[in-house]
Order: sequence, then C-alpha cells, then structure tokens
Amino acid sequence: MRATEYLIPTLREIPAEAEVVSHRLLMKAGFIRKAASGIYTLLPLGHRVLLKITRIIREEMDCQGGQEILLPIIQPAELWLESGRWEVYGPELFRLKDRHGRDFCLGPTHEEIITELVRGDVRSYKQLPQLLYQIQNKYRDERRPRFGLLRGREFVMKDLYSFDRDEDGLETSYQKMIVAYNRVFSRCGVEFRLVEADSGPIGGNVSHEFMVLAGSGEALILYCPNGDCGYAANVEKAESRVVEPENKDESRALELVKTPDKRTVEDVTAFLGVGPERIVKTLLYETERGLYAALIRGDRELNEVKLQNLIGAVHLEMAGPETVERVTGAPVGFTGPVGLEGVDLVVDEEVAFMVNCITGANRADAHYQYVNPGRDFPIERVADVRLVREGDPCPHCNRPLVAARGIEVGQVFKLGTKYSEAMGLTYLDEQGQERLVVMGCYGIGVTRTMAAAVEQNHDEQGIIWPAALAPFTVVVVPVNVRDEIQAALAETAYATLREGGLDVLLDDRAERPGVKFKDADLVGYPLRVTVGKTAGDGLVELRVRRTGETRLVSVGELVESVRAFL
RNA sequence: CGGGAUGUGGCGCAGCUUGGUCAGCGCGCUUGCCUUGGGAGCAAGAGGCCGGGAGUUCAAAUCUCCCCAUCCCGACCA
Repeated sequence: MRATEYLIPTLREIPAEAEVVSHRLLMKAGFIRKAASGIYTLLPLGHRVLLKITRIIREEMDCQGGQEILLPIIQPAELWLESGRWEVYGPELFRLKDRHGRDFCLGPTHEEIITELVRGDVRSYKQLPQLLYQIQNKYRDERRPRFGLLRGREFVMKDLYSFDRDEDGLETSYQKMIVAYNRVFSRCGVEFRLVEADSGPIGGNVSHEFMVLAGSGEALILYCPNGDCGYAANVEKAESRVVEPENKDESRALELVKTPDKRTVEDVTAFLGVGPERIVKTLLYETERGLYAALIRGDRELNEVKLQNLIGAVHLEMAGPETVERVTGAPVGFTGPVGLEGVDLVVDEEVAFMVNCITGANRADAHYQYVNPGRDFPIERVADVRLVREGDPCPHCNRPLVAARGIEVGQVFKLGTKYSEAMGLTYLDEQGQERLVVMGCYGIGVTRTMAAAVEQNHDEQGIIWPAALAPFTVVVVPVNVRDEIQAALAETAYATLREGGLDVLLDDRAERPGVKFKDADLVGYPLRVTVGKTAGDGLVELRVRRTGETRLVSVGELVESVRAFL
C-alpha cells in the first residue's frame, strides 16, 4: 500500500479521554476511533491487525480439528430463558424487542445458540466429538466500560465449543485447546501465563485463563516462583496452604469484654492490644438461598467468589445494617458466631485452627475473647473462603506465592453437562441409550489481545508491534520524494518487498522526513527502510523499530534481510 | 449502582466567577512560496446550532432548572 492512498490518521495530540497506554496509542496512531462508550471503529490499520490475529487463531483452531461457523448475534429470548441465563446475566445483557414486541438479546457469548444448533443436528455418538467455533462481535453492557479495547461493550471474540460423548472426550478436547491457545499467544508475540480460574457465570467446574502480563491488567494473579511447581491462579480462584499453629495455647474460658464503639478490626485490635490475626470477622451475606455468616481471620479478606461457589448462590450481597441488627441483635461491628442463630455458618479453614480468639458478642459495645471454634460455635462447614495474597504459601509446594497483574485474553471452561442438561442436548450411544453431551467452551478476546499486545510492546515514541501482528511488517520511507533518485529507489524497494511476499507500506507522502519518521515509530512497523543519502549507491538503511539498530543494505538483499529479522 | 469532573471548529484548550466588539488560541486542514535524515518557515484561507431543551433578561458560551453524553474514582470486611 501507499500512504497517499491509505487512511492512517495519526494525531499529534491525544484525545483527553484516553487513559491507558494501549488506548492512547491506538487512537494516536490511527488504529481505532470511538463511536460510543466502549464501542470502537477499527480503521484500516486496526483492521489489518485484527486480521493478523484472527488468521493465527483460525490456523490453530483448524489444526485441532475446529470447524468455523457463523452464529446469529441477535438471539431469541426463549433460548436464554431455557438455560436460565435470561435472569442470571442481569443488566449486562443487551436486550431488545422486535416490532412485534418479542424479546431478543445481543449475544454476549453463544452457548445457548450453539447448543440449540447441535441438539437439532447431532443425534448419534458417531457424530461426536464436534469442535465448532466462531469469530464474531459479542456484546456485554458492562457496568463500566473502560481502557479502550481492553474492556468494551462490543468486542471481537473467538469462541470454540466442544461436544463430546463423555468426560474423557472433554478432557481430550480441553487439552487440545490448551495446546492451541499456547500456540496462538506465542505466535502473537505476547508474554503470557496460564492460570487456574473461576468459571463465573459461564458455568462448569474446571477453567483456566490465559493472562498477558501487564501492569495495567485488571486481573490479579498469584503464582509460585518455583518453576518445577508451576502453580498459578487468578486471585478469584487462588488457594494457599493452611498453616496450623505449632504450639497452641491452652484454651481458656469464654469471657465477655466491653468494647465501647470498637467496630472494626482495627479499632478492636488497638483497644485490646492484640494482633488482627487473633480476631475472627463474621461477615453476614444475603443470598437467594438464605442468610450466611462467613468467618474469616481478622487480618484476612473474604473471597466472595469462593463463598458464592460454595453456597451455590446466584446473588450474593453483604447484608445491610438493618438485617445485621435484626439477625444479631446488635449494630454492625459486633457480629460474632457465638450463639448466632438463623444463619448458616461458613468457617474458613484458618479460623478452624484458631484458639482463644476474639469475636463480636452480638450485643452492642461488646466482644468475646477466648472464643474457641468447635466449643463455642459449630464448625460443621469448614471451607476455603479467604482471599489469597502475595507471600501466602503455595498450596502445592509451600513456597511464598508471588502476585502479578494480567490481562485476561483467553479462558477455557469445562462446561460439563450444564447446558446440555438445561436444554436437552443428548445423543444415543452404542447401546441405544440416550446420554447427555459433555461440553466445553474456549474463548479468546481478539480485540483485547490487540490492546494487550500494545500494553506490552511500546515505548515513548509509540507502538512496537510483534512482527506477527504488525499491520505492515516494513515501511519504506523516501527521505525526499522530490529527489528522483530516492523516489525511484524507494519504488524499487517497495516493489521488491511486495514481490517477496511481505506486507509493506510505502510512505510516499511529500512530508518532511521528521514527520514520516515520527509516524513510523508511532504506528510501530517492526522495520523501516529509509531511502536517503545513500540512494545513489543503491543502498538503503534498514532500521529495527524495537532496538533502533540500523544497517545499510542493497535493495537486492533487502527481502533476505527483512526475512532474517522475522 | 454511588461519588466526582467535563462537554466551546478534526484534536488539545482559554473565555464562564464580574451577562453586552469573545466566539478566541495552539495543533491539524486547504492554497502558494520555500524547505527535505527526526513532528521546519513565510503568506493567504476554510471550518464552530459554544452537548440538547426550557427559563431569567433589553441582551446568555457566561445565570437557573431539566435532560443527554463522556471520563475518572468507588462498590460496602462487621
């Protein structure tokens, strides 16, 4: 392509709304424009990057036996009512009505519609397994779209769905996808990590996420620094080993202590002169399945995702002050498990080991001390409901876990029979027995991957595209297009590179060289061919964007030199 | 959903407190001259329902009310 015939609207100033690096640079370098909050247009450069990514994805999906299909984006409400997600998805689901008043939604993900498809056309074990995928726009009315392409309301996603006869088949499909994803992200040139994940509203019980490591990432991950161990998990899922105290104190008799207006862990520890690890926090939660009290050590935070999964609740919310008073008979700040009735107690593993701890007394301005689990309150339901933090011992090898931020670019789920059961997706096995199809789903955020690549690959001057994703691999810049020798040699270089099968842009604009160099650095072409002073000798300068390294080469050896870099 | 802020040519902003030659600046854009190895210079231009609506007033970008949009922070740890 020629720059004079191509839309590359770079900006000198950045729109004020852009905050994160990828958003700023993609706007400034002319890859994207905003249409509405969380909704973007991809300009020619952005679209080329998208095509590069989707091509890699297609190759790897097809390599594993994936078959590409196109699914409707507008989906009838009935399917979502059938799976139960019309309610569960809540306000994040874009809903609309047709002229007859019938309900539809814009697909945020496609389990329903594909389950519907397969149940209509797959009847026999002979037709399984199937791996079907689509690369399409998806819609989620995020409560807060932000960070440009990283969290939009409309985005491009690849989703593959696997349909197997049994769990073994699912395991095979799952492993195939993990292999494929590792290849996809490696080829995209991003630094990533595979972590254990919570499956969230999609459902299922086993899930992993692919995280691009970046400080701007919204996800917090914890991983074991021991390479042989390799444990890594999203904080929502992360576990840590419970350390049982070695020499426990003798348990003492329960004692009420006055704690006037001491409501928080901080207040109570300061007042009683003890550490927060001596306190047990009692957190009251309301769910559609009733009230729950979660007990967690005073220096810990509760992991609501774990609690929600444990209870099996769809809605989980901390109880308001009125509920707390009604249930405990005391204002907020004095809740404790001793004598607490009408709620189910969930005791964190760490709490179960505690001796002589401090809890609220369920009366105003009072706490109990020397509370002992099992003796003073029941420990029937002991579970891991705490939020793991950096430094906690690895659940596998006991070393202190390390924390890092990541951008979730892919997630794989073993759905099991959640959707096939809800929607009646069955097949007949060899014995003529009707059985449920076992499903998995595997997503890649394509537009998000584009942004994540920029988050990880940029400098003060602009983007530095990994070669596999770059909109053009190389840009040819004649320093002075009015110089006939330079212009002619630039044309030759351009033609040579194109014939060599490379993606090349000729910056034939009559701009001063500084402008073209700045733009080239901003857009982030991995290589630049400068045609200038040495044009008379048939030599051009090849410059590597990432390192700034340059060398003179003849046009004849240009293709070879560029190839060598890739 | 709660809180905060902002909306003035394509982009970045000033003007608003103290209504009245305030519709202005920088960048970008167009044309011409000139220049050509890191966002040059000179000259002449084009371009704005001041987010929308309703009020107050002789007079509103400026004051009042409502609405819309956008961005940021937060979302309860007993």
